[in-house]
This record gives sequence, C-alpha cells and structure tokens, in this order.
Amino acid sequence: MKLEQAKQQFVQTWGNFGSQWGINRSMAQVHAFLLVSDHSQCTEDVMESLGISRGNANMNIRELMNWNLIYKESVVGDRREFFRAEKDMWEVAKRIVKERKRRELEPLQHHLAELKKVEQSYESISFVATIENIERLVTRLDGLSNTLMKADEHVFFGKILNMFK
Amino acid sequence: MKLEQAKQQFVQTWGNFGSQWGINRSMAQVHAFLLVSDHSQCTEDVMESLGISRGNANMNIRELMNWNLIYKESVVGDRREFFRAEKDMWEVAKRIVKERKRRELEPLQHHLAELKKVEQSYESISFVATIENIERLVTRLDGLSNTLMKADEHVFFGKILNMFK
DNA sequence: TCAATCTTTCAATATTTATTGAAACTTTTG
DNA sequence: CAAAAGTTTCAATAAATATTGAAAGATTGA
Repeated sequence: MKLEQAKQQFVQTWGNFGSQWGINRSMAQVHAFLLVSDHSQCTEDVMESLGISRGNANMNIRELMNWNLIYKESVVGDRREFFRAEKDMWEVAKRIVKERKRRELEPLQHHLAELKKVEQSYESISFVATIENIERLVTRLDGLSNTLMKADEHVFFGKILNMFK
Repeated sequence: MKLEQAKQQFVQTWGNFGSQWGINRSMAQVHAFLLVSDHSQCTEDVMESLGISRGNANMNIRELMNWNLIYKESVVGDRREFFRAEKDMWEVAKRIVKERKRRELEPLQHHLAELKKVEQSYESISFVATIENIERLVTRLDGLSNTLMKADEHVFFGKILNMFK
C-alpha cells in the first residue's frame, strides 16, 4: 500500500473507532488526518483531504482545540490558521480521559447521588442498594481516571500489568 | 422523590450515559429498567414501562442477552419469557469490557497492524512511527482489559489506587 | 479607514440511526 | 392437530445527528 492510501485508510479506521465510542466521525477523521500529517495544516487542507465543507471542518477543528488534542500554529507570511496534533499518544489518552470524565462521569455521579435521596420505603431499599453499587463502580472508575491522568505511561501500565500476571 | 419517579429518572440517566458511549439509548434504558426491577419482567412490562414498541423491546432484550447482561427466566404457569439483569456491577463492568474489546479494540489492532505494512519510503517513517505509538497504547489498553476481566474488584482497584497515591 | 482575506455561525438539508407495527414464524396447550 | 399465545423479523417511517454553504463577522495590512 502506498503512503497516501495508508493515510486515508487510517483516517477511515480512526473515524470508525471514534464513532463507535460516541465521538463525531468527522471530528475523529480530522484528528486522524492531523495525527498523520508531518506539518501543520490549514482549514483548506482538511476540507480537501477529507472532502468536507468549510463549516464542518471549522467546527471539528474548534472542537479538537476544546479537547486540547490539536494546537494552533502560525506560519510567517500567511494569515491563515494552521493546526497540528499532539502526537504523544499517552498525552492524547490522558486528555481524552480528562474530557470524558468531566462531561460524562461527573454528571453521572451527580445524578446517582440525587437518586439516593428517594423517599424511603420497604421497596426503596433494594433500589438504593443498586444505585449505590453503580455509584461505587463509577467512583472507582473516576479514581482510576485521576490516577491515569497523573501517571507516567510506563509506571501506569508497567505496575498494573505485572501485578496481575 | 417517589420511588417510581426515581426509577424512571434512573432509566433516563442510564440511557443518556449509554448513548454518550455509543450504546443504543433504548438498550441502555431497558438495561436500566431491569437493573432496578426487583422481579424478572416480560416484554410487555418493558414496552409499557419505557413506552416503546414490541419490536424495539424485543430487539434490545435480545441484544442485552448477547452482551450477557440479562438472563432469561421461566415463571411457572406462564409461557412468556421473563428477564432479569445481572446486578453485580463489577460483573457487569467486566462483561461490557469483554464485549467492547472484542467488537472494537481487536478490530482496531488488526487494522493498525495492516497499516504498518505501508510501502517504505522516507516519508513513511514518521507515519509508521505514529501508527506504532497508537498501537502501543491500544495494546496496553487491551492488556488492561484482560487484567480487569480476570481480577477481583477489590484487588483491582485497591492495589491500583493505593499505588499511585 | 476600508478592502481583502480568513473565520464563524446557523438555518436548511442530507444522512444516519432508531423505531414502529403488522405479518410471518414458533411454541404450547387442550 | 389446530387454535391460541408468544416471539421474531423487516420494510416503511420517524427521529436524531451531521453536514452544507452562504451570509455575517473578524482580522489584517496597505
């Protein structure tokens, strides 16, 4: 396979993967495109390479900036904005975890806490028990996220994987 | 809040959470309904409680069975099928991880391995390096999944969280 | 300042994904 | 064995999500 083909293939693969995890397919594709670009790229480059509209390209580039997965760069003598991706994949993983924790795990924890305030009754006992079981799991996943976000890659995986051999 | 209200609220919350992670909202809602049901429930119960059609209820019940998150149960003197959810949330987590690993992580690993076979050139070097970085991360996540699927809850979280304090 | 260039917004539209419901199929029971 | 009761399928439809593109808004530099 030729390099350009492989890059396009990767864009598709990463787009599919993202979309299976609730990430907008185009956003994942833009991310993929920048991950395999050697130089920073402008909006036009993204539009052309992925065959998407300006609005779409712009929106997803902004969103990737919000996730802190890509950076804006200036090219001297050019007023367009250029973008490059963070390529340290451990950093990328940390930032995705950080964002999803904030957007999804934390609101869920808040909701579960609220549900425990249900009016007490004989029948509410098992309901609250179930909610508390879920809460415990979510709290632990949250703790795991915190750990991951602070840890060094080698330490994180090295220790865990050895431990359970 | 009254118990019935709280259960309905939980169904909404769990449905939203699932849908943010690429799980069909109705499937997550059916799961939630069974998680907070004290007794096993039949298709009619699901249809009525969630206000969905027979086809939809049936399909998502089947899918939850495929994921091994709910069980079929017989009630004597009733020919309908009844369903109850696995309530051990650590088991639930393990089974979800197992399924997503199989459906998403493993195909991704396969694709990444293929991409490394790109025709070699000066410019392919950095591309392959990026793919290998992603591959390393995915392989480690895969290892983490394996660890989690085999581990006891207390051991898994206890050791990890203490370690990185 | 203002014209040129680039970026953002958002209502209209297209695409994807989910849902319905009736017909076909299966199982049980008298 | 046939009717009743329950389950599954799937083409049609609805709903949710994503995309477009043109107009409005910024920014730059002469």
